[in-house]
Amino acid sequence: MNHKEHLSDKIDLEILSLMQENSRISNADIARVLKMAPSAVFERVKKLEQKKIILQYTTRINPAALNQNLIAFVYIQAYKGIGNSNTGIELAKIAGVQEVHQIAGDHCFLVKIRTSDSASLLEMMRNSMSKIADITITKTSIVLETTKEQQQLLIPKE
Amino acid sequence: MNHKEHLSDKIDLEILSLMQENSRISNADIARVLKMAPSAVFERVKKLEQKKIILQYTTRINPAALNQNLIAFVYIQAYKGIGNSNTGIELAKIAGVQEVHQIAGDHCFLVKIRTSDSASLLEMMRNSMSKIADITITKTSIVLETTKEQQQLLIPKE
DNA sequence: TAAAAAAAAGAATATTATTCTTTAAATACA
DNA sequence: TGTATTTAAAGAATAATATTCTTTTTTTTA
Repeated sequence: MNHKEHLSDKIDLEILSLMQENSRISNADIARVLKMAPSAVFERVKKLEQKKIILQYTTRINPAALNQNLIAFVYIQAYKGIGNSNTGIELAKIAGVQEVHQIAGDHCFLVKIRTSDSASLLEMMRNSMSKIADITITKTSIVLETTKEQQQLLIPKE
Repeated sequence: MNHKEHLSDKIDLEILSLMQENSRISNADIARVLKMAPSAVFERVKKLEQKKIILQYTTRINPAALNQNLIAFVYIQAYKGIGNSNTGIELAKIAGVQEVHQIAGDHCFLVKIRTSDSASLLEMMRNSMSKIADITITKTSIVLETTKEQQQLLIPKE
């Protein structure tokens, strides 16, 4: 039997929903919303952590405050076999690379990069990415404006 | 003078770094790491919130636990003028759309979608996206494997 | 250099987290 | 169907933290 990720019940989903919106909400406040004892909430949260349903509590920081206003998406073609996950791992190591996805179809990775400006992007492509063997950058899309950017999941009502 | 986003000093950066890794860290623990009083940490955190440098405290949830294993990137061409931001706003409203970026070059949006499976993706494209006037889906990339996916920013040491 | 402002420290209290014990509910199963 | 077993919740007690306020120190500025 799988001890890891069990489908959560309604109360767990409500807890996840509250915590996804505000991870610093107190157990006491969750308990008030759900009308149960704080100790019960505490135990459920611990279990969600143990089961790796909760992966991390994190803080969203304004990128402008840290001078990281440029987003780019880069398509990268890899000439190694499909089974080879090493290219993705190497790409993931590069500072500023936020996402690395292997894409269906054309042996491609899609990489999301966040950095300060186009000069810095160019430097990353020249210094870090070009060091990885057997890849070619096939297309680079620079973001002009971001309308929405979130990782939050849709949590079903029950 | 800009009251909103001031470049943070070294202590603020350390606080941001700790909180980005774990937003539930206590002020007391931050204070211990930085060797200062908890009340001072408390005040700095409040200021970072007020200045909108801290945008949100959130919880990363395992997508598998909520049956949301499929990621897709969709390129969408918009036939309206560049000044028109409405298309992006409409795309952002769709449930499951996590990111909407306007891309330099070809009047395009790049949209990141997270959903349960390809059937659900198809349904989104048919039911929600096709309702938006003046757009064409030019390319859809389905993700086979994600090596890295994070929004965390690189925080400079000082 | 003195005055003013900002940041930190320290102390006191309100609120929470956390642990442990008891009770209730759900489940298994003979 | 009833009983044993497990699981979840409640309740109570204490340890730890958040939060406020006052005082002190540091920094800024004029």
